[in-house]
Amino acid sequence: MIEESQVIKVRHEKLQKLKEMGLKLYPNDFRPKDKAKYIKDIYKNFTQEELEKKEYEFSLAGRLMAKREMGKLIFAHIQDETDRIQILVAKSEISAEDFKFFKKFVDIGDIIGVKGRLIKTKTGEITILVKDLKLLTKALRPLPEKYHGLKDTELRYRMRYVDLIMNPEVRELFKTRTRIIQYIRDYFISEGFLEVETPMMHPIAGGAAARPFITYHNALDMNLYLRIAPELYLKRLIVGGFEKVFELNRNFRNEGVSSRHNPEFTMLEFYEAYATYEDLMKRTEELFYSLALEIKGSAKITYQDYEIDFTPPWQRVEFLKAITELGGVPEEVLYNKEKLINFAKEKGIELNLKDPRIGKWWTKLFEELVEPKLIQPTFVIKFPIEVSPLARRNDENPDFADRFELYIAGKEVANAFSELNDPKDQRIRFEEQLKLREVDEEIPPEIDEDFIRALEYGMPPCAGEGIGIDRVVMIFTDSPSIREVILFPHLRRKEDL
RNA sequence: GGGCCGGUAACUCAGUCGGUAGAGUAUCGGCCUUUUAAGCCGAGAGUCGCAGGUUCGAGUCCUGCCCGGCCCA
Repeated sequence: MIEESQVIKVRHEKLQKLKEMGLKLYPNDFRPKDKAKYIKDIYKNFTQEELEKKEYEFSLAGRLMAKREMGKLIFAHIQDETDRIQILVAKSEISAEDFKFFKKFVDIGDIIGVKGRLIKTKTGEITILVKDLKLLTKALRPLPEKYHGLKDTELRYRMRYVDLIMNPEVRELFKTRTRIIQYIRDYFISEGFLEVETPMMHPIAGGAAARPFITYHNALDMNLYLRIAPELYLKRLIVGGFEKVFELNRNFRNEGVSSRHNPEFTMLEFYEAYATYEDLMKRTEELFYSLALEIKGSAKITYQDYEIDFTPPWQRVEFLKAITELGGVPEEVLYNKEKLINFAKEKGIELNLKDPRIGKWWTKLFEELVEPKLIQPTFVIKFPIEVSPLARRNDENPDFADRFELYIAGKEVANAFSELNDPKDQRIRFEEQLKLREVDEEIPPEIDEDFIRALEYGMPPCAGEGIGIDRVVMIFTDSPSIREVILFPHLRRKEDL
């Protein structure tokens, strides 16, 4: 559909005119040899005289971002992946036809290729003096305003391509995201972990407490669930004899969207045989510390209003102590259900009273009262066993799990535990859980019998951890919202954009 | 789910007490050989998120809905 907008109509008319003139409209035979950033880096200190001696013909392709006509001179800026560089189209330097073509038919937003030598302008800007130019792709829609760019958050997310064209800091952020992910991947590979891919579609959505997305497989005539966690498959691999594995990919949870949640998010899970959650704390400290040095050049980074220091060792606090000492919940309240209910009510915290697990109530209080206070990297340890169905019991106190969660800047970033490898205990835990399905719809509706069978073949003692990659990227790019670190965050559909 | 804020030209935004819908950018025509948010002269461009209501008259007031943002749960 051709849009009503006058500006867009003009572009379509130009394209039609070019077609009638016999121009090949979308050529793909221009091979740029140079990049804007490298040209500027290398030649910025050259004088005009030095540049004149250089006979090399530069060639560069990119998007026209600005155009300033000055009679027989037209200054413009081209943006490629690396940077923007000024070009000068001068009537004295190219054919009259090409000059007129550039003036009349090449618009801001078009992709062009140029060839020419370098000059330095009066103001000292490195500039390509164009000898040869070619329209590579005509843009049929105008770019946003050149000074303010694209600011509307909704439009930025819905049309990320325009956001990326207009806002270099957004391009930089997503490059940083990729560097973070590559660094983490390299770290695990160099530590001897095997990167694996396990199913995204599960017959039973297990490994976490969350509502899954449901999909349907026609040929098998069965429902499948988009995975909420790869955990149970990765442990099968530990059973199978791989001793160090990791998977770095998407999970899907059917929950609302917010500045902290996107229904699909990137998760790292890794499992290590013959290791404990204590070992994983050390590994996590090492990973984040070196990541901070790699990405930010310092162990200390700024996130919003906080300075966060990744220098190990990090503080450790027991789950219940955190609730009493940091959350301000009196100890006598903690173990008395009636007092607990009243306390929560006073604080305006809603407990699921149908759920008999006091550990669930504690978790709620923890989320409300403690989480926001955990700014510096903090390991919360000793979680109640009833909210840790896949974790190993502590040898001294079997009501608690050998588990930690990592909090940074008030956000849960990682969750790890020594893995439960006793198949009988695992079955009991699943069965206990299943009884509570009526009061907690996030509990998987079915026991994963194949997983238990796998454990019955014997899983070596091991520990595993999940790290929320989007949250890590938020922290390292100082982003207040998860949508800023996801290229195409989910929004409600809108037809009339 | 609740509260607050926003949605006006392709983009960024004004729009007073309810009285003919504005600016800059972009576009179109013209001038200009060192501009860089270029400048100057001129022109065109609107489902004021959607649907109702109040009113002689609604971008503006009221109600409902849609989309987004922030905060809370």
